[in-house]
Amino acid sequence: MNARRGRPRDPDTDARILRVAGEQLLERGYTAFTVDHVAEIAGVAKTTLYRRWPTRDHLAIAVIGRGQEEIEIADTGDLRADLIDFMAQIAAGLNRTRRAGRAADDQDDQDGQSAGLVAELVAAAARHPDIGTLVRDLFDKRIALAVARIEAAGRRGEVRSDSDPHLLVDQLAGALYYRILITGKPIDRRYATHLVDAAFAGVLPR
Amino acid sequence: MNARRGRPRDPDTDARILRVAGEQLLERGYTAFTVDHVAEIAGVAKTTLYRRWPTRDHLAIAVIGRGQEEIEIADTGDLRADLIDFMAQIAAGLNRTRRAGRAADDQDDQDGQSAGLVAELVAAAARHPDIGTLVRDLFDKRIALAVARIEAAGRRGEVRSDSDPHLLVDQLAGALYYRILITGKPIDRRYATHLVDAAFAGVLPR
Amino acid sequence: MNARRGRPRDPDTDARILRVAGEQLLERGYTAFTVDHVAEIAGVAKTTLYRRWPTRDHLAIAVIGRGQEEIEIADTGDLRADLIDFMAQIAAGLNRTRRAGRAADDQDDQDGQSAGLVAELVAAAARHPDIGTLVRDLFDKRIALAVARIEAAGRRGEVRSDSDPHLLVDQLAGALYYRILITGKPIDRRYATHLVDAAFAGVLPR
Amino acid sequence: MNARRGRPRDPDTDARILRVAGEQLLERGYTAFTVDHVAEIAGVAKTTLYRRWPTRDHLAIAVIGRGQEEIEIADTGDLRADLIDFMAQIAAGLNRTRRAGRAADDQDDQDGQSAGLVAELVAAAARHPDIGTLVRDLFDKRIALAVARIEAAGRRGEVRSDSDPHLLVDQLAGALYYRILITGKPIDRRYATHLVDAAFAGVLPR
DNA sequence: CAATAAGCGAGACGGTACGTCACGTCTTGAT
DNA sequence: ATCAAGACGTGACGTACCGTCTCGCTTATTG
Repeated sequence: MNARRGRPRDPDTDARILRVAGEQLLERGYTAFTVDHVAEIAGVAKTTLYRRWPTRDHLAIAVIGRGQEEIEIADTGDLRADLIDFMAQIAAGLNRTRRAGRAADDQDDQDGQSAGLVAELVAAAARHPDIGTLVRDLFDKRIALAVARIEAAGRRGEVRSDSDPHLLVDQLAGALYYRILITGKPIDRRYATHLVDAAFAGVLPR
Repeated sequence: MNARRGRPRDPDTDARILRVAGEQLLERGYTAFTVDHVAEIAGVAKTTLYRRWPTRDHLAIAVIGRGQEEIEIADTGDLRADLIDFMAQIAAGLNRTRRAGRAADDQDDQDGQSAGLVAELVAAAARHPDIGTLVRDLFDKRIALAVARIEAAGRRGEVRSDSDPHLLVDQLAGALYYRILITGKPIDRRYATHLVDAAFAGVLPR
Repeated sequence: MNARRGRPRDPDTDARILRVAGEQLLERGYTAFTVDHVAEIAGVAKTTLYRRWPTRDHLAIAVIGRGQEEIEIADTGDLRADLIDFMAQIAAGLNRTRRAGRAADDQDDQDGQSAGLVAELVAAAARHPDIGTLVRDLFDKRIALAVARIEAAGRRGEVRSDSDPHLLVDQLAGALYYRILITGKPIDRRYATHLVDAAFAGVLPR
Repeated sequence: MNARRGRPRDPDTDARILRVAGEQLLERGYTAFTVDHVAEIAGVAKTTLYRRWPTRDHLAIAVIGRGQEEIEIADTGDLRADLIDFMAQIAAGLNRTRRAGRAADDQDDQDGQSAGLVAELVAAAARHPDIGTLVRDLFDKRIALAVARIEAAGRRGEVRSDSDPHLLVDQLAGALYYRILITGKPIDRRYATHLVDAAFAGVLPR
């Protein structure tokens, strides 16, 4: 009696929608990212789309969520290097969204441009409680990874025992988001390095 | 020759609109923040409003921009204390917007809620280049304040000479914004204190 | 293959909109004839309305066009009588619109009042080429009717063979429109009779 | 005590406004004929304009009224010729307005184009009672001219004694207005000639 | 000659409607 | 039950033009 009845969903459809949505989102930005438009390009009815995601925001999050899961943190034994690498990965992800919705000409000049797409997604998270939880879970996982790595280093005596790993992550990741969202300053591996070094001065054992 | 010509703008009108807009923005949130509605409550024609701010986004930014200018940083000679105070001020401002558009019941439960309003404003800044510049200028000023304070402390030997004040501010302010925008964790004076202390471990002279 | 797809338009909706629009047009006149208002009274979204008629003008024309199609010309064998009847029908239609948008008090005093509604519709036709063609087609059909009737009479020897039916219609219908649009003088069956008789007789002494 | 006080109106201003208004009206048509626009081009404040004409419609009528007064009817002893000339004058005036607001390309193809400007003015007359009277007076004068000419001819036995001069004018002028307003067919001297001849002859077999 | 009154340019203002856009829901027929 | 197509309700957006108003300044007439 638990058998699925009726026509089954086309498994390709999900993928096609997500692909098109991703393109639109990154190429045109959030404002031009329209349900009607996505549906049309994907060759899909709006109903089909809404059957899967209850809201434009949900679709957008689904798209972005996909591309963000693959971040990892290594344990090479060198915490500093591993953190820099971690930061660089995040920065790369953010920089990818930075281009969203901007004409090809502006692309080079990243300075002084905040990443609207990230902000829109955060706003979306605030609009829908379920998206909020979802996004936060995603970030919690990512943070937990880094925290675990730092704690491991702590046990090995690489960092001071009284330092708070969570605080450290806030400082590091925070600086990246602050730059990309608020000040619009560029973030790259060089910046990540400076950042980690500066923070390390505080966490290294004396 | 520089004579003002034509009927001057009613200065009350500006104030009234901004006041009403501010109320709406904080009480109802960004989605319910409607130009028509603001105009009606303010007893003003929509055109009058659009004559001053070309867009809903512009108006919103103008409203928020006003309330953010008054942040200052003292120089009591105790950099740590001054920075904590500075951070606490920013946190207070952010917390105020955190409540925006939420029912009275939810107000207590701040944990796990990102500040949608801030995100919307950042998004707005990204949508309109002119707003972007405006907002960034505002933040540059604020950052310059803190940086100047830190540099002064540096000249007095309070902090290590090789530390980068900008980086420090990124770390501190970044953490606040990261929490309020991304992780939704609470920010208060206690957190600000921890933050400054943790960062200080890195900047204090050995 | 020629299958109708998508949700079909609600046929009631068209009718309801046209009915309401007609009422508004005749009761309030063209200036007070508002798309928003019509939509509201008809219990229909403005978009629904604009999906059918791209413009207020188009809607107005559609309304009026409807009520004008039913004019006919009989062939009783008596051309004079048939033409008078035809003219009277047109006059009646015009007189109906003459009342449009006027307070109940003024209704009696038709003398010295031109029919603003007709003028507005003609103006609308001039504003939009497509409406122009539409209206002209409508009139061409009506004129063709009368011309055919006259030609039939000509073949029977009722009228001179060298007379131009089109010219005759211009003279007859023209006089009606001239009165209602320009001079504001009343038009009724009596006037129609005089008109036809005068046209029939000519002015030259025999 | 009846002396005018205060600064006298600049007599040039009236002329300049009317000139500019005329240009706009004929070149751009009624829709593009905007008070703000006229004022700006004429280098005049809107108040100055509204001090002279209470309404856009009034200004438009003032402009057109000017160019229409000069029509006359001669008495060469040949009624037919005089009437044709009269009609041709009216037709010329109407044809001038026909071009109003149309791109240069369309100008040649007059067939199938109704004169929106005339319709707009008639509509304006219907909107404002005072304009209505004004316009009707203007037309009454013109009609009286023709009627008087016809009656003179009647006294000389040129036309039948039982013919109604007013009816004749309705027929003649009416046909012109009918063509230009409703059917959009061209009107020229040739048509005027046919018209007069037909009206003279009547349609009945002799 | 000063007071008074009106003209004038500039532009703010209230008002009202316009036409557009996107969202998310619903209805139909076909698969 | 899914899907494509597309109508529909809703609600806000930003724009346009109207006619009125309020400034500060200029130009006449009058006491």
